Amino acid sequence: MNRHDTVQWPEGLKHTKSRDAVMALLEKETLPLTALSLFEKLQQQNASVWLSTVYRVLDSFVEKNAVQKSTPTDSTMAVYALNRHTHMHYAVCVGCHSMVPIENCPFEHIPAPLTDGDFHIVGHNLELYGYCGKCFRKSEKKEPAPES
Amino acid sequence: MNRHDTVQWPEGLKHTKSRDAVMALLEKETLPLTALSLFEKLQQQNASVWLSTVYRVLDSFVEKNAVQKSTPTDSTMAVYALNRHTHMHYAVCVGCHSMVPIENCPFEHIPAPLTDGDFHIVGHNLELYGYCGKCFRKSEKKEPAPES
DNA sequence: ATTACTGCAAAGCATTTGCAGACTG
DNA sequence: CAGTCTGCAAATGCTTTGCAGTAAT
Repeated sequence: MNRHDTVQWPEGLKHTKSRDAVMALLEKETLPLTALSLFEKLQQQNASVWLSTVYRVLDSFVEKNAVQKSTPTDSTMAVYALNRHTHMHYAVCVGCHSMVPIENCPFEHIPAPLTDGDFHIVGHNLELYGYCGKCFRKSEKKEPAPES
Repeated sequence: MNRHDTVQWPEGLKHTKSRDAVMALLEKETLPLTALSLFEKLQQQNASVWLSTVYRVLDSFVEKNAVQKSTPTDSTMAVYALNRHTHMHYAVCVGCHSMVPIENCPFEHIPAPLTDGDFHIVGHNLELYGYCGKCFRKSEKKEPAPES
């Protein structure tokens, strides 16, 4: 196992400077990142990787199911997170737009069914939304939180 | 209750031609629609509503939690569906991008917890993805489906 | 009458694409 | 060396915004 091998390098993808760098960043992060923030992190470490390349790299990972792409409800920017093959979800604060990892996911121990009717379910994306502690205390004074 | 009242017209929003028309379309549909497709449907029925207005109308509904906005993983276009306050989810086919309502949601009877740590959960967006029957049979011949 | 909403045009911005050169296996 | 990937530039297209006129309460 040479230095390039990661826990689960997507099969069939060549190692390149850009892909290795993006993968390394994703492995370090626990929260989903936008393509832009990945790009900025790369610049900070003086890796010359173009933004369009970041997108292409991420797309290739998504295609291999090594990365999960999702778009928070209140945003127009997609976020990407390493598919850790463990149950892990995030909640988005509708107040300050921060993302918070959810510890006790209510769905944790319920496996998705393999099929539903004629549809073969491969995976799921769950986005929880609500208020982080700070914003909740702020919003209590103005209006009641909407229902689910 | 006059003819304008719908089952749950978002409180505080005025009735207008555009809003009524968009709401009527959303009530008819069981699948989420893009702003563009709503716009096209409006044109077909000779309602002169601008695309930017459709966006504004949808945003106002989302803000009132009358409509749920989400962005399918494999798309860059947001889709909008009436928040029916019943448990209803959709699956996206990664093959042909079609959306299919899921009958037997594994999460159906599990209520989301009200809080998780210091985060106050208000609702959730679940996107299931996989293969519709047609695409599944097609993909079986090429490569094994990726794991969740 | 006052305030909120919409037509319309134009800008904004995340993402994609094309092509020639560079690099990986 | 063949095929894939990336630098770079430019386009694409979804979505937002500004403003003045219009409509709702």
